Amino acid sequence: MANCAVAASIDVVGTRSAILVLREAIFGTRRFEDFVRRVGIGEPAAAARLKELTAAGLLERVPYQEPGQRTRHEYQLTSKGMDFQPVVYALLQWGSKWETDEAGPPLRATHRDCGAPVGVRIRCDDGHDVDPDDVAIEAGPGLITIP
Amino acid sequence: MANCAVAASIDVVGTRSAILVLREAIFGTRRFEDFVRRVGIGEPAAAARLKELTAAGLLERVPYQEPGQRTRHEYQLTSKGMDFQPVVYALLQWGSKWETDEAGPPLRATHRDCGAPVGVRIRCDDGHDVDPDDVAIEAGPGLITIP
DNA sequence: TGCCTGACTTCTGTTTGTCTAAGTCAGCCT
DNA sequence: AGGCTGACTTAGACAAACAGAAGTCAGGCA
Repeated sequence: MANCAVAASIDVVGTRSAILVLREAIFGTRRFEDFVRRVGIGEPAAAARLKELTAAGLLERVPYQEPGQRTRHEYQLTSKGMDFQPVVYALLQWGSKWETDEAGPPLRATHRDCGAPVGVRIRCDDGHDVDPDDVAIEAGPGLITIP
Repeated sequence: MANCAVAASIDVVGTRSAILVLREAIFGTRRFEDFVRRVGIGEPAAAARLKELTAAGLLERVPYQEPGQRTRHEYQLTSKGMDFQPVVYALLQWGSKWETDEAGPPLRATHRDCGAPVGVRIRCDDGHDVDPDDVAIEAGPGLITIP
């Protein structure tokens, strides 16, 4: 098996509902029933996904209390979870371009300062914008050789 | 169901093996048995995924012939498939940061011109680099209202 | 003509993901 | 003390994803 960081990522967010839950968390959802309703999955699936993502360190279950209410728990993104944002915006960008129906995208992510839609760009560590054709794939230190 | 371009994307590449097959295609794999071997899945799964991705327009099945060999078919990325590269590089970036074991990443994507590792950055259409915290989510024209 | 090989397809069985429906449980409020 | 509500958990059924092994098929070649 030609393993790779991509596969490692998929082990964490490998199901449709996991990515959707994470998307909602990034979009600001915090409470259990909101995840259920907005992701459009059943309660058992939501509970399982939230538990897994919490165990994997992308979400954190923190207590909170609204005045006059009993204490509850909400799910907050950790920095590990926040680092997943480029993946979600990349999916959003691709889906908006290729899979949107006539009505246009239901949700839009925009830059708070200027209002322009956000997406992602491929960029190297030296700061150059990189064209997809100019990416070279090479063996890294942890390569498991492919026979 | 709070649908969204993210969900539309996931409908196309919703399974673990679909993303892995697409990753391999982006990394340069073309032939059936190479997909099977490098993705590390069984032949039936590979065949199903290649067929689905071809039907969805991310891959194209084109005939080719090596000298002295009979005609075969290989799978080439279409422009729709190439546009998926940011998603794969975003997963690669996240996995390299958070899920890599002691050996380091097995594969590295680098900028051909300067050799630096590539990743993705969130960027708005006006060209600003956008901090994840500065992204605003708003309703777009196609929003299905959430009760 | 028949062999050979890469590219699938078919079959069978297991695991995983998901649903609906029906509990359970904690703790503030009356 | 008992009700209510949001947050789960449990149970049972079903569909999809996937593996492994074996079979099919096309077409260049000897």
